[in-house]
Amino acid sequence: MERPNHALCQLTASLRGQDEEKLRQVLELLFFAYRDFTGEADAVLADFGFGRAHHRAIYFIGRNPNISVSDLLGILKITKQSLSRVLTQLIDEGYVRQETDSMDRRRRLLLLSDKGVALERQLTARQCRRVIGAFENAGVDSVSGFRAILRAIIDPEDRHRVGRREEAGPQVSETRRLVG
Amino acid sequence: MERPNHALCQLTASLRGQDEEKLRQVLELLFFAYRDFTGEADAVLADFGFGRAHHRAIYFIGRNPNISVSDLLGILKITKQSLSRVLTQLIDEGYVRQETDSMDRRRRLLLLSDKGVALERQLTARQCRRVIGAFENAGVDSVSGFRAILRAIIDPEDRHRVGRREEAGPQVSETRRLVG
DNA sequence: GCATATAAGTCAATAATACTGCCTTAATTC
DNA sequence: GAATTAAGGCAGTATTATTGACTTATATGC
Repeated sequence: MERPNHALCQLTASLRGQDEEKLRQVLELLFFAYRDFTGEADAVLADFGFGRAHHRAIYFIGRNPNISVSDLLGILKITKQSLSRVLTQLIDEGYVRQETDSMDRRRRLLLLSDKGVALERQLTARQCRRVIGAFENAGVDSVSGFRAILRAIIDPEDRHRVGRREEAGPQVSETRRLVG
Repeated sequence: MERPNHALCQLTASLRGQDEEKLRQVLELLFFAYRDFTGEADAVLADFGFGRAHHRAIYFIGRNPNISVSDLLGILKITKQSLSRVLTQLIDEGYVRQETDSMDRRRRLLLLSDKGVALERQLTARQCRRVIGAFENAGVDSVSGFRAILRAIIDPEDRHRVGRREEAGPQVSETRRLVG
C-alpha cells in the first residue's frame, strides 16, 4: 500500500507550500475543537433534559427575538418536523414563547421567556469562557485570522447569518425581505 | 425583558475589550463552519451508504495505521458498542481490515484496505479543498492564528492527538506507552 | 499455576436527532 | 375565488449514540 498521496497540495498554485500533513492537522483541529466546544454545553443541557438540538433553537431564538418558525428553519437547515419536536418541548416547558405576528397572522414569532433567557446565558457563558480561554492561551493576535478563516469556510450564501439580525420594529422576515 | 447581559466580557481582565457581540459571533462562526465543513463529506458518504460515524472511523484508521480498537475508542470518545456497529459494517464491506497483533494476541490492529484508502482520500480531498479555498479567501497570513486558536479550544489532554502518531514498527499502543 | 486484569466482541433495550411523505388549517396574495 | 404561504400534525424509518450485562481469549502479577 503506497503512502498517502501528495496530490492535495497541488490543488492550487497559490498554496503549493501547503502539504498534506498540515491540511490533515487542520481537519483534526476542527474535529476535536468542535467536539470539546459543544461538549461544554452538553453537561448543562443534560441537567434540563435537553440536547444539542434544543440548544441550537434556544441560541438562535435568543439571538433573533421575534424570529418566525420558517426563518429559524432557514438558519438551522433541518426539517420542520425535526424542529417541531424540539420547539414543542421548549414551549411546553416554558422556555420559549410564541406570539402571532400582528402584521401577518399566519406567522408565529418566537421569543425566549425569562427562564429561556437564563438558560441561554448559562450555555453561552460556558462556551464563551472556553473561547476566551483559547484567545488568551493562543494570543489575541490570532483572533482576527481565526475569525477570517472560519468565515471563509462557511458557504458564501450563509455568511450573512453570523451576527445579529437588525432588531425589527414592524416584523420583517428574511423571506419577506427577499420578496419586498 | 432586559437586553443581553454584558457580564461575559468581564470574565477576564486581559479581555475586557471582547464584547459579547464579538464572542457570540465566534460561537456562530464555529457552528456554521463546522456544519458546512462536515456537510462537504456527507454527500459522498451517502453514496456509499455510510454516515459520519463511518467517516470518523475511516479517517482515524487511515491516519493511524495499525491502531488498536481501544486506542481508536480513545480518539473518538464513543462507546465500544457504537464503534462496533460501524466497524463491523466497514469490515464486512471490505473498507477496513483487521489483523491480530503478534505481540499481544488480544489486540486487533485496524488498517484501511485499498478500497478504504480510496474512499478516505476522496473524503479528505473534498474537505481539504474547502479548507484551502478558505485559506486563499481569507489570506494565508490568517492560517497560523486560526490553527493556534483551534488548538487552544481543544481540551489540553487531547491536543496531542492532532497530527500523526509515530509509525510504529513493533506495535506500541497509546495505552502500552502509558504503562511501559 | 492461579487470580486478576485487559482487549475485544456481543446481545438487548433505549434515546436523541434527523429524515421522507402526506395531510390539515389558517391567512395572505394575486 | 384560486393559488400560495406559514405553521403544524401524523406515521414510519434511519443513524448515531447510550447503558448494562455478559462472553471469550490473552496477558500479567504474585
